[in-house]
Amino acid sequence: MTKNPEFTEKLRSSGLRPTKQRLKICELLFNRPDTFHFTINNLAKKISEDLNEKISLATVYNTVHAFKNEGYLKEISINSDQSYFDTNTTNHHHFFDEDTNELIDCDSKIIETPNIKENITGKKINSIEVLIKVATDNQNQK
Amino acid sequence: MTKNPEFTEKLRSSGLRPTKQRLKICELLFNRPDTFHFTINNLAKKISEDLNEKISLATVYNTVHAFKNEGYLKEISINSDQSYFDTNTTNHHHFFDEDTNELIDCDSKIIETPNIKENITGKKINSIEVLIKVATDNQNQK
DNA sequence: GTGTGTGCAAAAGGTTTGCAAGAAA
DNA sequence: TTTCTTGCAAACCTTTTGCACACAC
Repeated sequence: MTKNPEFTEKLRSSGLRPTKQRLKICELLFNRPDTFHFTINNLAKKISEDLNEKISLATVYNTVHAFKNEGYLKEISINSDQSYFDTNTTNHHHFFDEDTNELIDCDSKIIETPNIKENITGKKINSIEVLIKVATDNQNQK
Repeated sequence: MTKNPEFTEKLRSSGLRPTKQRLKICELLFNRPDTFHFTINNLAKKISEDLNEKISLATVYNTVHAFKNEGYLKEISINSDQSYFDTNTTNHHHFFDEDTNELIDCDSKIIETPNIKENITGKKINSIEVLIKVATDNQNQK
């Protein structure tokens, strides 16, 4: 594993100490060309597989939430038992494959963020998310 | 509480025995002019408050899931620890008030279901949901 | 009577917390 | 040495399950 000084800086600038565990999680999450969608369990598994090493679940939760609070990760609303996170923090939408429980980024060419013609009085819009649930096309799908 | 024969029929036609508990939950959920949004806990609380009576949590879960499977309720995707249900089963979208954890129906005049220009190959779209998260307008909201 | 539904308590799964030991500053 | 972080286990909360008893038919 390459020691990436960029991540040390990134953490430091957020007031987070660049610990071994956080740096490893950074490598896994951000040192990749593509977007990464994951649940905490996915990530924990990936840590032990790819890194052949174990980081305590509590630390993984800690780190993911810290990253989310810093805006490095986006949490995705899925009707499920688990939280999903996305390394793509730009404004975009998702497909959710109900067969595989997989999240798939939706290109902005495929769907435009809908226009909200009227908001609730006194409130500010924090996010607009579109979730398209898909499944195999067997006639009797829910 | 009025004994509503409509609900007896509704249950029977779905192959569900019209038990006392199911009828009471029907009254609470469907015997009202407006849409009702709730979590299982909301509902359980409402049962003990409004009906001054207790239905076992397991039965509430059972019944709500049975109603959902019959298409009498819609489950809403919110990034949260709890499942939300909606007695409005038509195609519509929601505001979610992050201050109060409250779901609010979104009139179709306010937002149109976005157009999906391209779907995932081999998959069928089961639902398209737009969720607008709002909160009090204090500058530093998340 | 037969089969389904209910209620309780226990179990399960994801997430959070408390605290002692360890690492960073 | 002071403060933050980690790791473990226990706690927590929502949801599910197993099973005996009760109810609908």
